[in-house]
Amino acid sequence: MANSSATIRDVAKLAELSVASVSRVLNGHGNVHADTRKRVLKAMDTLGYVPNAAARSLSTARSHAIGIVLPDLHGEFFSELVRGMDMAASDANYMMLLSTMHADRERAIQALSAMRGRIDGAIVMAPQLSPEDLRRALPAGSPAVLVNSPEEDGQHHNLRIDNRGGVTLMVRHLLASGRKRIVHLAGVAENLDAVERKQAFCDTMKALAPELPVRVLDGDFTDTGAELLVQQLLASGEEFDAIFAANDMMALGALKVLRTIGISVPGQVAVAGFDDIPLASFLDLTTMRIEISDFGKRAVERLVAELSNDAPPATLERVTPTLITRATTASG
Amino acid sequence: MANSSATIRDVAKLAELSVASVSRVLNGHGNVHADTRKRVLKAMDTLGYVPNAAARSLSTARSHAIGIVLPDLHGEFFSELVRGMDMAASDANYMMLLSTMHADRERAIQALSAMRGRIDGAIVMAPQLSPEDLRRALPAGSPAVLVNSPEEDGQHHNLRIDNRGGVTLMVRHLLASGRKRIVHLAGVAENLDAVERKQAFCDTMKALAPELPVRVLDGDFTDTGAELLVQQLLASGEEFDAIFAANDMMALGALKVLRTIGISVPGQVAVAGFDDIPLASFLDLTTMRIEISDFGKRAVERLVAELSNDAPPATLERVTPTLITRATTASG
DNA sequence: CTTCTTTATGTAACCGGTTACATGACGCGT
DNA sequence: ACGCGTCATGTAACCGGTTACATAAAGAAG
Repeated sequence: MANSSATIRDVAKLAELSVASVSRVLNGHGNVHADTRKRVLKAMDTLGYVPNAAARSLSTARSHAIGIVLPDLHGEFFSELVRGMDMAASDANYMMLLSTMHADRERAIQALSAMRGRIDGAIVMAPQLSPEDLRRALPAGSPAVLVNSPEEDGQHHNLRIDNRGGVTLMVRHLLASGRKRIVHLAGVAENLDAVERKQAFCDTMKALAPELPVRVLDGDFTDTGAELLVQQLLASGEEFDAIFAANDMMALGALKVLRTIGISVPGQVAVAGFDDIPLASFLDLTTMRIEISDFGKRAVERLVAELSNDAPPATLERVTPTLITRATTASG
Repeated sequence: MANSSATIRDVAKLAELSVASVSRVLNGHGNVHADTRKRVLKAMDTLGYVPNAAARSLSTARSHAIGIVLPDLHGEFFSELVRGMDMAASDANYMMLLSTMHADRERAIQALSAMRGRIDGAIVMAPQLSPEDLRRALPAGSPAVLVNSPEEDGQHHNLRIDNRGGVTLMVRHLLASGRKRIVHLAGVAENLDAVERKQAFCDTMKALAPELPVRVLDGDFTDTGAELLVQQLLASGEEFDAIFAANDMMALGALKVLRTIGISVPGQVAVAGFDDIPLASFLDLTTMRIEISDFGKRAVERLVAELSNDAPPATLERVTPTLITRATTASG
């Protein structure tokens, strides 16, 4: 029966060899006689030996694990992101250490510290951290890929969404389909993407339709938050014929309220989101598609490349989303 | 500047103390003079010292991490599950090592092995593994909580969904609202929950309405798969007035087809699912609600209790879902 | 039959923590 | 003054791997 904790010395003893030989077999090093290899393998098998990862990473200073720090896990955006990361990680034979930083900037730093010694590199998504905090959280030399995070001084590769490009496409689409009074539901103010999208919305409106009003409501990226905002908007009696939310969840919240109240979508009001979470296609929501799982996959692949020392120079890499037009913005 | 890799001996040297004292301060042990503590803390700070987790877990045989092995990461079910786990883990100060086993039973075992030495215990969701495989994957003594997995011989705690209870509630609801010809869309045949639900459906129908036909179509838990099934069903011309899918994704697929074709829901056909993923409420789908994130949370809490040695006896724990009636099954 | 390689194996130090035990200083009771 | 308990600190072994280096055996070359 498999002993629950056989060590390499146990294997060596049983095979009547030294630990070095066992280790060599274990790691497929050269210069091991075929007989020796066989004896080692048999011993490992009868003992049910599994090498201890902690010991191994202590002596090699490599853990074959990467840390993932995310702001939250709510919703399909993160589920897709993690799925993509998992695919890439498992292809490259890395484990994933997952952690969230519950909106608390101190805990983000703490989470990263707790990973010291267990990971070879990290993927950090910290849209609400300042570059300052970020530098503090990431030991200068440690390999890391930043996802949707503030730019530091080029220490780490940065993977971002081309928010400006995406917003421009969407605004153009809404205007083209005849909408005049577009309300933007912005995301949480601390979030980098939210800020960029909001700014891009204002700029694009000014540029493409200077005569129209630029209307922005500050939301929080949640459907329930958006529901409240739209209810207030309706109560205020203000006119509008389109809602462009900074993410799909808010768009769906808006959609829910409009439909409940009995306002026709897209008849009276068009609704558009951002992200293209799987839910969006079910509800026929027009949105900007980011291939989220690819995004996660890309981040891991980049990190692994860095760990294998064939890393391209650390740059800012932007992924441009594509416009997916669906029923919620069909021409009124 | 923070040295990227100061060790405990560096700290000891700088503070002019022994490593033992530093370690004592680090772990908050008693019998440390206030001055000593202060000196140690100052040294740690100036060096930017962070203890190496691998070294620590090697000597304490504790890693303060738990392994999570899931069959897949697709969709909101898993995102919610992981979110719940993360909450509990972070509350208990544990890290999460996440891994999937890509439908390959060998890789499940392999994944678990790779975690040896890096985790204190595991949470395994393996609906498609045999008890045999499971025993092989989990070293006899290692603490683990099984989620929706086949029962072994009581070695590990098992957290399951009360599928029979849930199905019974739903069938009763459908019959009570006047449905006569209910079609069950079953999940993948290898999946334990799918099997239980299917079996429970047949049994319940026989028990509650022996005069009615028992109709089952074998699906695969995906929306697209369900779409095909429903299209075939419609093409066959067979009569039916209700679809009860083994999970929400399939129910949504069915819903999509019915609506596209122009069949009124719930007028002509009622549709019900299972799981209550967030999407379900958006589409007003009647379903059985499992508090998924609580489910994940519960699993971690149970494992942590086990690791803290105040574990109740390993039993089979069933969580009963509740019936959420929505528009898709309103009385025709 | 030496001597020089080549190949296979063993020895022991090391990675960076923890901790049992030893040591030394100090205060207290008698 | 002496012995003893208490408290703070230091020493060194240990956790389970890896690996540089030493060593031994076997084969090649002269």
